[in-house]
Amino acid sequence: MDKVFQALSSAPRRAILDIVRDRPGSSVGHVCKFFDVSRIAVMKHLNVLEEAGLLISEKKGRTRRLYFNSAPIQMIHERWTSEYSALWAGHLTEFKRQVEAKQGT
Amino acid sequence: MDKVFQALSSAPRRAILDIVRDRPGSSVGHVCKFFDVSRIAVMKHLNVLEEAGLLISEKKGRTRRLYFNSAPIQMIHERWTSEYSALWAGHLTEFKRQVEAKQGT
DNA sequence: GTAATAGGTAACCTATTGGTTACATATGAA
DNA sequence: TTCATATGTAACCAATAGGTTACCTATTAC
Repeated sequence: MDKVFQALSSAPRRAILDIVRDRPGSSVGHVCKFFDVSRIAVMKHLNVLEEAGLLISEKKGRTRRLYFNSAPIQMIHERWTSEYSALWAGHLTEFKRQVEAKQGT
Repeated sequence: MDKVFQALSSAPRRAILDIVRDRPGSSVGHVCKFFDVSRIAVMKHLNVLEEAGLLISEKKGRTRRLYFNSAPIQMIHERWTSEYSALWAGHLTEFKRQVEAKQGT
């Protein structure tokens, strides 16, 4: 979960997600066209996104095809709307119970 | 938005949000009781959360009272369910249009 | 086979993050 | 007033992030 938030905390990386979602199977070079930084910098972003599970890549010949994977976002979204909408409503969370158990409050 | 994601990308910080939500008006010292790191380290986390707008603090006497602010999370949640659920559905995003305009595609 | 192309790896640099200790400030209590 | 308490600030340090250039590898095209 940390990795997903971390990956999403960068605007260029969120932009990459949009690019790839818009054109599934995008190559590294295609993504690079949208940024002014070096290809290596873009590749590092791609790796961060892939490590977070937000991108999936498939090597086809000499090109790498990129695909957006919504699973981690959906997972967070669900956790979001369960855990945090509970927060908004002021309900107890599992964490709170753990904390209370630890503290003996 | 970057700051909110960045703030949420750390498990201890997410835990702090739960602690403060659970006990609105928590002091810095109270939050510290749940962690093994130094008070200063905790305060740095608190500052990150406050800069992201996820915490609001009010100085009362010599103690700082902390409050959870759900607004940034709600904002992201909305953007989430609009922008990213659109992504899941395969719709165009504003970013895509910008990108196409820039590229002339 | 040779050259151009697409991508990957290594080494390096700077800024940021996340932690520390030491010290300073302000307020509540005795 | 004096002391303990709660928080804040400064200076420092190691690890990570995000960028660079230079070079390597693999595949397609001629």
